[in-house]
Amino acid sequence: MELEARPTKQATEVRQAGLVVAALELAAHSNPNNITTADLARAVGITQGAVFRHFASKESIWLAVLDWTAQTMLSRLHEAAAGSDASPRQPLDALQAIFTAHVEFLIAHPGVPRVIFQELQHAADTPLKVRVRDLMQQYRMLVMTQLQHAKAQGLLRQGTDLQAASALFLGAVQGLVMQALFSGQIQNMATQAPAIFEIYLRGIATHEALHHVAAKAAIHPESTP
Amino acid sequence: MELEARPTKQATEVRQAGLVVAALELAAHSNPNNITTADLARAVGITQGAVFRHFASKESIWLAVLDWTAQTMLSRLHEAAAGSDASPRQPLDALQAIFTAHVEFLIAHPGVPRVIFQELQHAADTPLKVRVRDLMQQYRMLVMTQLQHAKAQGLLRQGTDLQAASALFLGAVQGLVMQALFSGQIQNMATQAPAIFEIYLRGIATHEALHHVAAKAAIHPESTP
DNA sequence: ACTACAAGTAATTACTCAATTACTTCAGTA
DNA sequence: TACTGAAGTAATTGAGTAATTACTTGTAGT
Repeated sequence: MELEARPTKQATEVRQAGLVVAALELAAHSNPNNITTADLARAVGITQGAVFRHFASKESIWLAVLDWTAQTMLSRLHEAAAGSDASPRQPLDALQAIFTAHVEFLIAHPGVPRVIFQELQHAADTPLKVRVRDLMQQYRMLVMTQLQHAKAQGLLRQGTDLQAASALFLGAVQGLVMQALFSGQIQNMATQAPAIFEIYLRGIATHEALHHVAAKAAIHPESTP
Repeated sequence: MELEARPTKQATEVRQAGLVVAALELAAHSNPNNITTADLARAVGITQGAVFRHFASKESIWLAVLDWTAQTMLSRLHEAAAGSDASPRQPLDALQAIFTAHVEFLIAHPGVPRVIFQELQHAADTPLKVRVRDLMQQYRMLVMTQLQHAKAQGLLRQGTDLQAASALFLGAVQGLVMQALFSGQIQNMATQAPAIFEIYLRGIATHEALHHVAAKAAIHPESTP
């Protein structure tokens, strides 16, 4: 009869996962650069030295965080882009779904942009920065694919620069994140997102295509269990 | 006949200015967080301890950097928005001029976005973060003013959300900066900027107004003396 | 030329933090 | 039940770094 009084010892896999979660949670309300191994240890209930039973170095913890982020975020965005099997999305709707899913993900995991900004700061190609670049590269490709489909279907204005369009898509999210970082109110992103995406869409779509976009980009926050 | 063999001693004002410049230059190709007082000292040719003859603390150096940035950047953007006395700019042209001037400023001072990102990371309202927020607030107001003029003159589509429009304006620049941080090629911003601004403009302006926008947003890098 | 003082130096202080070490404890298995 | 190895602890190490101190040097002004 072991009434769950948080067992003192845990398997490495469990601790690794716990430390990754702790890192993201701490990053949600403090500068990732200032998060120490002692902070992480305290968050999961072990001593500082014990952290190194589960990760070879502090850097490898952040690598694990970025791997988790890339995997989780990209899979959600791909899902969003695809829609259901019954009703696959048209390209412009897919872009809207990606945008919405991205914002929802960031609201659910506010530490993510901080960690990513942190790594982008480095000039040298650290392993961490390489991961971030890979993540962004895949994100860009996802957006670019939808833009190409949209172009092929004549949904975009003649002469729309797809490179610029994908850069501005990313910038639209960035603009929201910046606002959130100022105000400290991450939820604000949800209310502003639809209007921003609407302007973006008007910037690339034909007059015609705009009428066929299914819905406004409403944000539905994930229920946090 | 003192052939200018860099004098050993300098007035505080000179050293302060030198340290500010050095900080921005070092920030251009390394994480501001990792810049030490010893680095700054070496850059201006004094010892680490001497730095504290001119600044009370390390933080006050970054405060001076942000003050310089706010002053320099905002004055250039206001100039850009106003145009010449002979030919004051129409609102949409002013927005384009602000956008272009901003990109040119960032190309000339690549350390600036790194420093700003650094401060935004902090959750607490440090004096440094307050400065950054003030800077962004003034920037936003400048853009918002132009948007309001544009709206008053009927240059914007009915129902355009001005809050969203200013957020996306900022995001458009952010998108460019992000790209630059990945690639390490700051100059790339110059080539991509016009296409991105064009999409933005299509997103907010009436069909009519688009025809009257004076010119494409070409970037002219400052000559570095 | 003398002096006062601002600017500079070299060394030290006080502190933080990642990583290591030597030792201990617990859980599963034979 | 004894054994083994993984997980945990507490203390220590060593590197890094902002700030201070005691002392020296250059320069502007009488």
